Amino acid sequence: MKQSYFPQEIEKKWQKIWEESGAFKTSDDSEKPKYYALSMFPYPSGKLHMGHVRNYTITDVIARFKKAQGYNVLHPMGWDSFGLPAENAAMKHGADPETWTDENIAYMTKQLKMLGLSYDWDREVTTCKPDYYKWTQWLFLQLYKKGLAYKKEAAVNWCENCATVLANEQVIDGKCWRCDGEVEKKYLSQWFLKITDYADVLLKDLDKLKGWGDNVKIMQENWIGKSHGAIIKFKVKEIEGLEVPVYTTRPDTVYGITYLVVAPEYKDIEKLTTPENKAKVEEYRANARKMSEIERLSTDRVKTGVPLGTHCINPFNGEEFPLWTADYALVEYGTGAVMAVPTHDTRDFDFAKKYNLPMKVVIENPSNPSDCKNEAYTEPGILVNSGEFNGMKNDDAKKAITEKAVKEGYGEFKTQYRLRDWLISRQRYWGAPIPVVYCDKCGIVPVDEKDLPVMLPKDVDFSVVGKSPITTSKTFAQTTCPHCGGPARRETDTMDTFVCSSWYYLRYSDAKNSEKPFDRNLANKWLPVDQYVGGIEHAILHLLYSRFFTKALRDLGLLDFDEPFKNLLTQGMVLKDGSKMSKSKGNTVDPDEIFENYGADTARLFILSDSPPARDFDWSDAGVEGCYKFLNRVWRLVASNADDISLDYSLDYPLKKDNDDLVRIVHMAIKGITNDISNDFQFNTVISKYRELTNAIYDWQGKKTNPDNEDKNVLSFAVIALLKLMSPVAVHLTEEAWHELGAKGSIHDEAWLEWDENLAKASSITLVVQVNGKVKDKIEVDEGFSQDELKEVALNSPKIKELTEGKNIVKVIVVPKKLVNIVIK
RNA sequence: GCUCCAGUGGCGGAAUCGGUAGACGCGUUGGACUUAAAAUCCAAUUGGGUGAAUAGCUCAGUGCCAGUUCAAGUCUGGCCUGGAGCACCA
Repeated sequence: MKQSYFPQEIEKKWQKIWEESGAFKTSDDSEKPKYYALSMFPYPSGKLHMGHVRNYTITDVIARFKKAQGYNVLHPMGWDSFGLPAENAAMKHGADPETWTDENIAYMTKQLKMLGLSYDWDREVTTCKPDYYKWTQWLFLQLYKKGLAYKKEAAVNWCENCATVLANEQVIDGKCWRCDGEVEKKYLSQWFLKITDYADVLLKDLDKLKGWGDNVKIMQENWIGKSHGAIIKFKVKEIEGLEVPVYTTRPDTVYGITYLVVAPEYKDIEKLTTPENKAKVEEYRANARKMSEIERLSTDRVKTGVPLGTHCINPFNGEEFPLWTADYALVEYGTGAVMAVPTHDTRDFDFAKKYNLPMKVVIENPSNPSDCKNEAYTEPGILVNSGEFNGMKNDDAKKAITEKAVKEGYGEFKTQYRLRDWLISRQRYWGAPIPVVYCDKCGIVPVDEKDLPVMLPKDVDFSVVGKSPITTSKTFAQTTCPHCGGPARRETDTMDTFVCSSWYYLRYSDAKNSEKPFDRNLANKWLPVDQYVGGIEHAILHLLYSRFFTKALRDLGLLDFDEPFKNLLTQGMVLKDGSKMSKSKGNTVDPDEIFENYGADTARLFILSDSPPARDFDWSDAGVEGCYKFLNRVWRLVASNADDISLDYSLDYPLKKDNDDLVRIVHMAIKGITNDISNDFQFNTVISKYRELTNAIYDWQGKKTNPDNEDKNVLSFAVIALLKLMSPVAVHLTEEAWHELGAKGSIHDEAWLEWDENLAKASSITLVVQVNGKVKDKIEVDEGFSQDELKEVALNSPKIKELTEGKNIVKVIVVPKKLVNIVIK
């Protein structure tokens, strides 16, 4: 065995052998229990970055660990390969997005293989290929038939830079999630998926997801944004038969209404405007339209509005109050109209102050029944100035007042969600075409399933600006109606890429099926994903959409389960010098360089070593160096002792004291490492335990000048255990060493080691003796000592005797096998 | 503003149940080997006090202030700082 470690040589050699022997193929038929380990698949942007390396290494180690524990593991990989960057690259370089994408996939595949990841490449899924997007389209049609996909004219988010619309989830701080460009509102007819039908179950089922972090669940909960309240309808005084309904979560404050606000886009706003106010209202509305999302949504902005001139009547007390329009009312939420109670709502308060609108206190602060001159009182209290409800607690009044409104016919209980339907139309080329046609006679007609896929056209001009390249095709749009056979027009919008990624995890279960998206039995067998690993940035987008898809497909009868991901690990970012690695900051580290200089095993070891997976990881060159040195140290340990190590060692008890100690250290390492992986995948402590074990073997060995047979057996036991424990991480080094020691099969087919509970502890224990809670002495004691014996040992220690001399011993607390605390006065 | 998370040496971090704070590593310092270097190995490394001492002893110490307890990094209450998400959602 070579005395030096040459990772580049070893790694290439084994990658080739594993590939040729099909070492990582997964069989659908196995007696073993299944385990599905999945990383979020990447967008093929060109090259792997360290975030990918971290993500895939984590999942790979999990997959290998579970395989060693006796599971039949599914660990696939694929490409989320539709999307705008390919199209932008095409515009820039004149290449076809497909060519650009294929090249990137080829390069990144090579890199993934260099990392030594245990993927079953036979199940590779690529969303931009017709054999995949055919089924994306098919699934769209199923949703359409069920009424879960529909087209409507709506105010949508438009990114001028990307020349396309965006889903609500893709607008971050009023800007485009991808290009950071400002987002404006446009009125367009677009395709939506009815995710709001599932709002309640998406919220409720978060409780089922015991294996998800609370942070992600809370983010989804907030995004869905369920609230309970009431709809109350107000008659308009000036216009017979016209009502303005409002949604409120504070029906207890209805007696305090002093005005009512509708959004500038409110549907009846023109009817509600008197001729005298028309000019001003028109001007205000035009301004609101022009304003960008960011300006409009800024909470620091002073609220503005104009009166419409008409009035509403409060059905509870007959009071009249004016109608205004103001852009702090949102047309998309609730009814688009708000009842204003300045005394008990901070926004209404600001507005009323500015425009000198009246205020009326209806909830009294029990601890300070002062007025509401300086700020709104929004805490619980007792109703006043509220007719028959005076004296009631406001929480009770919510229900009582709504009940009155229901009984008298001008109100109802209402649950409201913040979640809006998912806008999936994109005015771009590089996506799955939405499979519908428009016929003058028949209207919207879905494409026949037998005619799928609707293929992307090739005759397009990517240099066009301001419209989708797909519209430049001479052949694509023109078609015939599947219904009447007459001339018809194809939909030229493509689907949001998040539609493609909402079901890819199902396709892996049956990646080559050409008859359907997946076989129901195979999907039911492999899913849900046992461990999903990916970035927190998908907490809402991808993870919410995928949950919705799974539930919808379950309701379509395609699946028997309704949550796709049983356990979710959201890994932290990879930082360098305290900030996120990015090209613009120039602090990126190229994985290729690391592979070349240190090998993949070093990269894998290091990326897992310093931080727990969920936390951010700070990349340091010195840290890489340290891991490389450690692997060298392990290699030398094996190489320099190769002659003394035998694969068929046997341990004959009783062992010499120092040998017994080392055997115990190994058992403790097996136990500790197994528990650390099982318990939230704490790989950083796993790796520190590799080092401890290695150090212990070196220490032990340093004392052996003339090893006898027993020593050699113990050494074999320890070194082989170290290799097996390290095999999920240092996949190449351990395999090479394993074979150098004479093994025939792969170390990756070996079963995970078991530990003996009796041996996984030191032969004696150190008793800590405290006086008044402070450590004063440590005494080696026999493990079997009773509590009384421990107490006696502690009290008889010379040090303790000295300290307790002449003092009154109030109490002695004995923690078995650990500690004695003596309380003195 | 609301919601959530996190604060431990020079640094990354460790510490199942409340029970030896600082595992393991990085860095730093000193030493061994070497003509020299690299590599490797050994030792020290929370701060203060006392001390010739790298011996011993001693005090303080896990963001701050209280509390519960024989015992608090860990539990409770209140604050401070940093990060993330949502943000005029009525």
